[in-house]
Amino acid sequence: MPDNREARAAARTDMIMRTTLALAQETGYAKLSIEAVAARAGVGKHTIYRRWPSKGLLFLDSLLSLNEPALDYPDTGDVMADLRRQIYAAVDLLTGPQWGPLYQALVGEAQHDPAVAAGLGERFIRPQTDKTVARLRAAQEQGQVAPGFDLDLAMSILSGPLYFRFLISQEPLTRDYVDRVLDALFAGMGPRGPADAPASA
Amino acid sequence: MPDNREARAAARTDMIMRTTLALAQETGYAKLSIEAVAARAGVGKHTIYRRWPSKGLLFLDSLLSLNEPALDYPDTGDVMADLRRQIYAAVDLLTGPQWGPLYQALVGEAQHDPAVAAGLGERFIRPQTDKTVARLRAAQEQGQVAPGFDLDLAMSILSGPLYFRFLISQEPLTRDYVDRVLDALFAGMGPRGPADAPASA
Amino acid sequence: MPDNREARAAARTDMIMRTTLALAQETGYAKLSIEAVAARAGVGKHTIYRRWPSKGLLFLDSLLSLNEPALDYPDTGDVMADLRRQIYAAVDLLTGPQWGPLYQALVGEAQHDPAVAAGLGERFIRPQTDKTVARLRAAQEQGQVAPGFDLDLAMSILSGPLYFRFLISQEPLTRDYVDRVLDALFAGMGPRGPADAPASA
Amino acid sequence: MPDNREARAAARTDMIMRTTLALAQETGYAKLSIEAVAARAGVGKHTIYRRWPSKGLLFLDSLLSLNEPALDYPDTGDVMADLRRQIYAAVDLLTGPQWGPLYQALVGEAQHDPAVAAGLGERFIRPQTDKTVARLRAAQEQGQVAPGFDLDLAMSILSGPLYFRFLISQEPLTRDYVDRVLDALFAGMGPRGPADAPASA
DNA sequence: ACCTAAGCGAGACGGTACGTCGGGTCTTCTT
DNA sequence: AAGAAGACCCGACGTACCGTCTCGCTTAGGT
Repeated sequence: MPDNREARAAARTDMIMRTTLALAQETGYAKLSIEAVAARAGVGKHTIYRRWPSKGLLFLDSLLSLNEPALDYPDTGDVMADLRRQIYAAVDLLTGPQWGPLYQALVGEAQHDPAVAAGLGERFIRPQTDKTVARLRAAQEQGQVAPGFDLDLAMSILSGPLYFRFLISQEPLTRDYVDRVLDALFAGMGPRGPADAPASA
Repeated sequence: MPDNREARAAARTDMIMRTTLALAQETGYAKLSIEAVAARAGVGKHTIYRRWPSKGLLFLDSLLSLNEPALDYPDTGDVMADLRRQIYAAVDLLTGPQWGPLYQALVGEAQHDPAVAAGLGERFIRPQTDKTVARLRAAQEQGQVAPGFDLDLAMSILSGPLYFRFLISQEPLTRDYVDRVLDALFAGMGPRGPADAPASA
Repeated sequence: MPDNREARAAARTDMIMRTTLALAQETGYAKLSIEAVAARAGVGKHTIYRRWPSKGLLFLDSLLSLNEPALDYPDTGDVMADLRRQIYAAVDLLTGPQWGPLYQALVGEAQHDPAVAAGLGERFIRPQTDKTVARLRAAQEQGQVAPGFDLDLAMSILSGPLYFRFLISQEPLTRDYVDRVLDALFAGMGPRGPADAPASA
Repeated sequence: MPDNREARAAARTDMIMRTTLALAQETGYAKLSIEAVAARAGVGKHTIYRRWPSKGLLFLDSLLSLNEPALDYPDTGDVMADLRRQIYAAVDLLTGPQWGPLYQALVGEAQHDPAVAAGLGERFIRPQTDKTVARLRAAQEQGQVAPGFDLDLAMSILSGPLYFRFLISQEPLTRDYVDRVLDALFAGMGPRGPADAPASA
């Protein structure tokens, strides 16, 4: 069996990532140290450094290795419903005690470390936005979205407020909030907007 | 002169904060150390620890001590114009090489340290949002915003996409982008939106 | 009352010295700090530094301020008896839990700090040796000590072994040991010595 | 070569001890700091703390690593001569500018730190006294020392006065002084002592 | 069936910074 | 005028991790 060795290496890699997550959950990302991961995982420090160049990237990998949600988009024909369902899922994730704080820490680390920012963008943000944009495009082709509307912009307007709550104002992310963002985005804030403009909270 | 002492203390405090910013600009926040600040400022470490409990809060204070922008809202009667002008100013700030990276680091640190998050919220985010909401309220009373529209939500939808670009997608913040967000927010994305919906980039 | 002030100063001085001894007894001389003395005594650090230039000298003063023993020599006509009684007293002192460890620390400090060594010599060691030599001289004049015997040397030979036990070999100081030193000193170790040479322990 | 590592470790240990002695000689033991030793030796502080738990024990090891004297006892058949020769050597050592002050500091430190006291006793004092007692025992068996004379006591009476001069009265240690102590010890101070009692200085 | 090469645990190592302690000096206000 | 209070610069403490580096052990393929 030629890949016996590789299998062991993969098992070790996995063990390290799981330990990283466990420690991050216990003590918080800020106090996480490679030293501690190595000790807890029963692994030499070198073995970690051989795989990851920095704590940030180790953490990125560890967190993404869960690839929890497989936030895949349904296409039922109703954009609003599909988006809502999709964003609900995302919000549930960020709200949960497992992912939430860790993902917040990851985004925080990305602000300090360009490598983390790049990895996060390519491996998590970009795929998500791509999928969303694709779903929007389908909707646009079906006339559910104004023709010519910049879909990247739409994406930003959908995600931005959520991240704003998550990272900046630290208010709780609720499904109700999602609904209101969606409604507002489709209806617009202007005075000529339809009568079903979202009501004040 | 009784406040000779206090004057000296204030001068030292100031010196420390200025040194902090200088070092942060030179080496980046991540590599900033209290040790280095003390050495450069010609000050004992204790003198820093007496004033700030952590590097994060020292940095927060230092950055806010610039109170650079005094991002004050004009009220010319035209909401769109006023908001646009205001957000241009904010974007110029975040885009500039002085504030930009430091503010990014500060927001990053806030993700790791609740104390920084709280300080940042109370002393910077909250005042800004309050002013924006106030301006929106005036507009609403003048009929420029749909009656009953949740203004906090409006605020989120305005700021969110900017922060999303700034922190997450790391794309450049441009005035054009601001225009498009504003337009979209007022017009809505739905198919019944007015003909002047923003065109794709 | 002109010396009201001086009385207060003296009281403060006393308070400081008593606090010094108390702290030294609680934590040991090594961990004693002027900071702690000032705090406990309710006194400014300056007030201590105004009186003593160093921790060692403060401690020296504090310890000698007890001038516990007033180790005064009796003269009953019997040198051996007088010396024995006198040395018993000294041994009791060094053995006691009050003085013993503190005096040991003081002698230790004298090895590091010449000022302490000088003060200790002039104010404690010298007076003691002078008194002992005086008593020996009287004995010599009465024919109880060999004529021409160097009395300073005799003094050294009496004290030396005690200090050796106290400082170097750290064996317990007992009255029995004193007796044996005295006997040996008077009788000599040589083979022509009298039959009552001290027996092995 | 398997002990490459151990050899390097030993070399480092040696380097640290030599640096310690050099610094102690330059600045005195009191001002010696582990920080300075590490810096001068080009070594991390941890590397020192890994080897020694305290400055005192580092210094003890460093000083004993010289094991300068190899104060070995000759046995020419003449006790007095052998002792004299031996003690001369010890006195020369303590008098010398190399060992003298450092050894004094070591004994001083032993008064503050029981661990140093224990180490000093076991590794330096005890071996010396053992050798002296052994030599005295041989003399006693040959009739040069009064039968039954407590040899440990004899040892104390020989060493005590020297240490007394060295540590307490701080008078110079001379060979003449050694001679007088030896004579006195053998002859005794009593009035029946032989005519050759040591004359006053 | 040996042998070489790689991966690994363990952990020593030179560094940097941490947050704390105390030394000795200074200034201000209080008594 | 002396003192309580305590800020201040400084130097050192002992600790924690960093990222690099041997070292000896295991485990396979390759010969």
